[in-house]
Amino acid sequence: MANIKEIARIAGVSVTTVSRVLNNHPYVSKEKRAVVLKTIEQLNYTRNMNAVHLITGRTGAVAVVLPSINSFYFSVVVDGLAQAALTEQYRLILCQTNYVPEEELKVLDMLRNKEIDGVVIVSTALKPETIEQYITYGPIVACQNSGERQYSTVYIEHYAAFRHGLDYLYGKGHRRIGYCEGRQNGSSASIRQNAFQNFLAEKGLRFEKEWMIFDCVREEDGVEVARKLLEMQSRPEAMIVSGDHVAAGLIIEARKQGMSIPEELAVMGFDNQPIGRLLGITTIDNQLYQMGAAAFGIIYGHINGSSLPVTRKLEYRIIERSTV
Amino acid sequence: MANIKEIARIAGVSVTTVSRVLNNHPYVSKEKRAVVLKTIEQLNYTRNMNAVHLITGRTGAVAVVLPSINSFYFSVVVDGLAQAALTEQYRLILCQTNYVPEEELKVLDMLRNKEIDGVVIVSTALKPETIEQYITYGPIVACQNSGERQYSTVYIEHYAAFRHGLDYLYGKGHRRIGYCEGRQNGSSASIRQNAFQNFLAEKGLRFEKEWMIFDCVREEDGVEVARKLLEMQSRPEAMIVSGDHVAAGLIIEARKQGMSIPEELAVMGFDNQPIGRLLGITTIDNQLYQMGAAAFGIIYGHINGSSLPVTRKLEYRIIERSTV
DNA sequence: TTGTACGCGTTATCAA
DNA sequence: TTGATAACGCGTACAA
Repeated sequence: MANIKEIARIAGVSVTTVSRVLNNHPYVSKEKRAVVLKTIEQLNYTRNMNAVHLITGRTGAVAVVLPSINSFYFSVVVDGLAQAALTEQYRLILCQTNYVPEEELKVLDMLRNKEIDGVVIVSTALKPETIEQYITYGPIVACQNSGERQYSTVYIEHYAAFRHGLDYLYGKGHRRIGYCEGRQNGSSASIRQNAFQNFLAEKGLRFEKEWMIFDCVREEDGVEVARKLLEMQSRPEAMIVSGDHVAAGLIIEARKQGMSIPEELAVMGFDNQPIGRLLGITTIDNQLYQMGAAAFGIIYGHINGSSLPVTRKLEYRIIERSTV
Repeated sequence: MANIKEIARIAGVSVTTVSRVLNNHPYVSKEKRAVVLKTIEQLNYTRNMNAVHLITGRTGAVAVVLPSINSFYFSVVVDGLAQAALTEQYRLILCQTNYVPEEELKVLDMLRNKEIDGVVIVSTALKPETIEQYITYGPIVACQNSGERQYSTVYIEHYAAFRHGLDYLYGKGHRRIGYCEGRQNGSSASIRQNAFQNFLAEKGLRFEKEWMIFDCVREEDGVEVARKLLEMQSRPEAMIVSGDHVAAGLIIEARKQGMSIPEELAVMGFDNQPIGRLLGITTIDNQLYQMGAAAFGIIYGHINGSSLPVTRKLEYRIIERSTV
């Protein structure tokens, strides 16, 4: 493959001039620019970007850390990231880590290696302190609220959103309320548990351990929840379910078993998924696409000089449909 | 940041020795290796990978071209790609192009630029001839069957799979069969239309244009199909629907309108999606995860020397549930 | 087993 | 407006 030196030689100019043409610098005469462009065309030349990356210290790429792309939640966030990256001509390196800390650290090491200009952590098994150690190597944005940190965050207010849902159910007259959580050791799980218990305390409602169900990740887990509920001596009359897809499993199985929804059991989902639209599930929209887009915007800002950590809270809103 | 030269100086060895240690080459004495490693540790040194990429001519990255990650189909394929890439320590650059040809060409240009070692095209708006022009710059794998090409392909036999579904419905006694297609100008649309018409001809069935419905992409499009069917004078008794999520829309709306499934209308989906499991939709599993994994395997093979184009057909199978 | 010196392809610097 | 040359940081042929 031809290189810049050869172009310069054949065009009869210096490599500097060729470089200037390539980078649209001023101070190149029309004539020389034309000759250089013609030569580039003739030799079918393109830059070796690795050399550019080496000398400039930039790569035009950002890494995204997430456990698995194959879920509604993450694919929407990445969609937002990808669209924003596309408009800024940036590359997105997808790092599916399955929550393996070693793999996540490898991604952060890419920052040290200069392979990427920044890292967006959508979800992680790493502790904030660990992440914080890497900010000297480049910008990091996390999609989780982890208190006051040296790196930027863009996040959903899980506490407030969940509490909002609980209050909504309460406002509808429900007093026997339970909920389904995703991964029990997920970062937002304890926040929601907190919100739940504070809610019960404030309203003077009794805490039923049985009505708090963990590790509901897939549709089938929702089905399982429906069966559990049916077997309970004392049943909740309303459930908040993390993820409309899990809520869908719950609703479909509950109805199959003859339960009427929302009369016998009100169900409120999360995420505003297509399946929720289809089944008319009342849900809390938490702006996942915007989260991705915002995360990219912030990291892009950092790459281009703004150094102060940003903390961005996202809006949420209840979408009223027919399961509450 | 420290570089290899400084490590060499401080450790009292040559840069070659440091490089050998970094790359786990033999012919380094235990003592020197120890000193080098200690120095690396002390100075908190890591390689600048851009320099490595420049000198080796390799980047350890592969680009993935697809229109949008936010769909079941693509996120499963990418999941397969990502898992395979992870085990081989390869990076995946996600190029969401929205089917914009210019963006797709930019990705192929990354191959010329030496930014990546290969390209996996999951879905594209480009013509095979256009893609073929880029094979001189590096390995390309496409997830579409485009006849005899100079690049590798891994694909689902759309014709056979669709025909299999039609025959299955025929075997169940259905004679009035229609189908829903995704994007009408998608690459597989014409293949399926072909299969459909050949099927009708062979079985001596009449072709009803109304029973062939295009551009069914989202759940809501399935809902729309249900309404259309109900308004028809002459209605099909069985439908094959591209994508279980669209089938779900169709089924839910049809039942809402009082139609009984499968008695009045048999529905067969595609893709074996979670929503299909949930609703008990009979479907054709087309091994999307395996497609991604296989695509990575092939491109990885090409990167490591195997130059002959590979053509891999994927299996498919009907999963019998309760909507046929 | 070790080290010297060159090359990878580009941009930055500085002088003209 | 142009160009010579240094610099980016690393791997590796070749010599020792």
